[in-house]
Order: sequence, then C-alpha cells, then structure tokens
Amino acid sequence: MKSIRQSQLFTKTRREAPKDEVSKNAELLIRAGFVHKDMTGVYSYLPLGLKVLKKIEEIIRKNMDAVGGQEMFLATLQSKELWEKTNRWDDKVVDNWFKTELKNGNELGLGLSHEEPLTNLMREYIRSSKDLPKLAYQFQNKFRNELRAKSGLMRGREFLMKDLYSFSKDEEQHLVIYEQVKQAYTNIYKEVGLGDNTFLTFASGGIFAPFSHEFQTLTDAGEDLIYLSREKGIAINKEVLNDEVLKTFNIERDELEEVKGVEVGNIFSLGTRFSSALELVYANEEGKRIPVIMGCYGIGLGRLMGAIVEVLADEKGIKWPKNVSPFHVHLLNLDTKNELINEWANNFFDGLTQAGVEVLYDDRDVRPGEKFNDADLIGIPLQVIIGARSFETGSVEIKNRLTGDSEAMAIDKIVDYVMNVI
RNA sequence: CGGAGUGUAGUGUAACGGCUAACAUUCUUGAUUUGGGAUCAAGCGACUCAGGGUUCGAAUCCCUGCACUCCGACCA
Repeated sequence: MKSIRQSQLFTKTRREAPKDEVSKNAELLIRAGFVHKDMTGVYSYLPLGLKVLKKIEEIIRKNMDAVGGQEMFLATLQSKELWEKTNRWDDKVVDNWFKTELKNGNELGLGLSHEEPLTNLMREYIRSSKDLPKLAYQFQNKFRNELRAKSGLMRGREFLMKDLYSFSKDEEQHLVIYEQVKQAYTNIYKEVGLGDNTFLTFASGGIFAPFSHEFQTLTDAGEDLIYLSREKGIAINKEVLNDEVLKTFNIERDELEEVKGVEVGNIFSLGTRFSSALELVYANEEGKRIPVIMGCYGIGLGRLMGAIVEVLADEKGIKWPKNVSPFHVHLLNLDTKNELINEWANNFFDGLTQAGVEVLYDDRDVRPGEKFNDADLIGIPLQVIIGARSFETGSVEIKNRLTGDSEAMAIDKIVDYVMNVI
C-alpha cells in the first residue's frame, strides 16, 4: 500500500472521541482511524497506524544496522527453566508475567523480555573472544501483565518493542558499544521528529552501573518526573535524584527544572547478570572461562508513536513529522463530481504515485469541509488541494499541516516540489 | 493491588421507580448543494454490560460478577 484512495480505506474518522479514552494520543489515534482498542492496554493497528509503525520501525532498523546490529526474531513462548536459572520466574520477583501452560501441565511464560532465551541461544555461537563483540536485535511483541495499563498507547499489556542486546568480551569493549548505541538512539529520536523534546536522562542503573540511560520525551502525558538543565544538557530521573548524585554532576538542585517525561527508550549495562547465570562464557587466551559482558537497549514503538502524537498534536488533530507520516501527501479533490477536475486529479494522483510519492487521495464524494477536517485530523504534513478554483487559476493549493502555511503553486511544478520536500 | 467513578443504537448524550427508551451524529434512500463536518424529507438501528433481588411496575433502587476510566502503589 504505497498510495491509496481514501474511498477504499476501510477505516473512517470519527467526530467524537470514545468515552473510554481520556489520553490525547488514544483519542486522536482512534478518532483518526489509526488504532483500535481491543481492551485495556491492548490496541490493534489499522492500516494508517501500521504505516506509521512501519516507518518508525524502519528508522530504528536502519540505526541498529548502522552500529552492527543483526536482526533476528525470537520466540514468544518462554521456558520456565531458563528463567528459574536467573531467578526471574517467581511472581514475587517479577510480578507482571503472563503465564500459561502446556496440555501436559508444564508452565510457560509469554515473553516480557528476552535476555534469558537470547543469552541461552548465544551459548551455541559465542565460544571465543574472537566471536565478540556481537549485537543482536529484534522487533517483537512483549507481554506484561501490568497492574494498571493506562494512557492509551503509553503503557500497554501487549506492545511492540525493539530490543537490542550486546555481547562483549570486556568492559572496555562494552563501553564502546554502549556509546555507539546511545548515539544511535539520539539519531532515532531526531529522525522521528522528537529530537527537540527528547533528553538523555540518568536513571537507576541496576547492579552493574551507577546509572542507566533513559531517553525521556517531555510531555505532560508522561509518567516520569525529570529534573532538567537545558543549559548544561543534564537530565536526571527523580528516582535517582539525591545530594550525592547532584554532587556527581556538579549541579545545584535549583538549576534544575522539574518536568514530566515519557520514557521512550532505555539503555542498560547488564554486566554478567545473565551470562553468569546461564553460563554464556568464552575462553580467553589462557583458556579460562570468562562470562560475557552484556547490555540491553529497548524502544517501545507504540509508546514512541503515542509520544509523537502527544507532543505535536494541536486542537485540530495529529501532526506527523514527515519521516513517520503514513503518507507523504494528502491529496484532496474537492470536486469529484466535476469530470474535468476529477480526471485532472486522478492523473495527478497517478503521476505522484509513479514518481514514488506515497499519497492518500481523498476521492470521496463528501463536502470540502469534511475533507479539510479529516485531513487535519489525520495529520499528513503536506496537503495538496485541487478544486474548481485550481481549474480557473491553473494552480493547486499546497498546505503544510505542521506550520499551517499554504501557497498556490502551478500544477506542473507540484511533483518536483513534493519530491524535494519529502 | 488499595481508592473513586462510569456502563443506555456504530459514536456521543438524555430519560422523576410509571406511555412504544428520547436527541444529535453516523448509516440507507431521495432532493438540493460543493473551498472548512451545509439544508430538507423519509427510513434503518438499543429487549439499557451479565446474573440475581426489591416492587403492581426497574435503564433508574439493592447485591454479585465483568468491562472501562481516573488517582495511588507497582513498573524486569
């Protein structure tokens, strides 16, 4: 589905938000027909929503590949034995498992994370320091039995996540990779259009590092409290803020503003927490068995999509940054009944599509006002408007949904113009 | 998991314990209209979340369950 006629799209927009949603991201994504709520914390992606999700996925994939990540796809069903070895099977330790069982009564888990199976799998392939470092990642649904799912796409029970894992021979090698991934993450948020609102944030680091790094996008819809100095470029999650930490960063409490953020990514040093427990080891020069140093790096795609909506939407609807917009252009034909204009618009649609532009073509037989409102709600950044007026002047209107600017442009210049800005 | 609240056509709302559950929108048909959800006409569409109870009579009161929202706790 590169381009599509809106009359063929099975989804429809809604005038009103569903009463069972309060969060802005869910209201708008449902009204505009991007997602469907199946139950609390569980959303299905409709054609428009999937287009956005795939764009986000591709941006992440590109950046993961760039740091040497190798994509794979792990199983969802998880073996209890593996998780018992790392002491994470017991509900008292990890309380958000979805567990099920085989017909024979043996327990299984639905993957809430994939450290265990991947670490176990890597035992077959990592034997020597020459096999290191390695980076493996996947896009997969995670299942977490949250006590309280909420905020639309922001915290679900089933959600698509990119998880990357790094395997290094020592701390030095690990830190190089960690920094590279950190940079890749920064690129990702910039590319999806959240660069200005997303800050690298120090958060609790677990056992093996004083801090982990979160990427926090500032929005009131966020769950986390962040202490931020825009000047010094320092952001600290409230969960780790204390006098000692302030001293570490050489900063005073009153230099920091308190803001709300949503965690759109988290990168962790895992040390040998999993490699020791599951015996993922390699032989060093002396033939000694050394546990592999690991890191894990996650991004929730649905949450990222929700964050984009939260941050950028206005009272009319969604505003997609061009890199994640479901289509490049929303073509509005205001006079579908007028044969000449209709033919013109149809040709124009074909021309754009053949030039490689992804077009949502509103060819529906509805009034102009409805088309304008729907286009603003759906939020494709570039609207191209054709109507009787264009026929008289030989020009069409190009409107930028993000800035609200609009200009008339000669029709034979449009394709070039569009190719230039997308 | 603790607390608060809400369940009524596809959607959003209304209805004192009492007529055939109403209105808007969507949808269907027709007319008119076409640069910001226009107008008119005629229709379709709900045994009021489920199960019990109180009552001559329950969408309305009570109980249980389920679902959903919010606050809190939790968040490998």
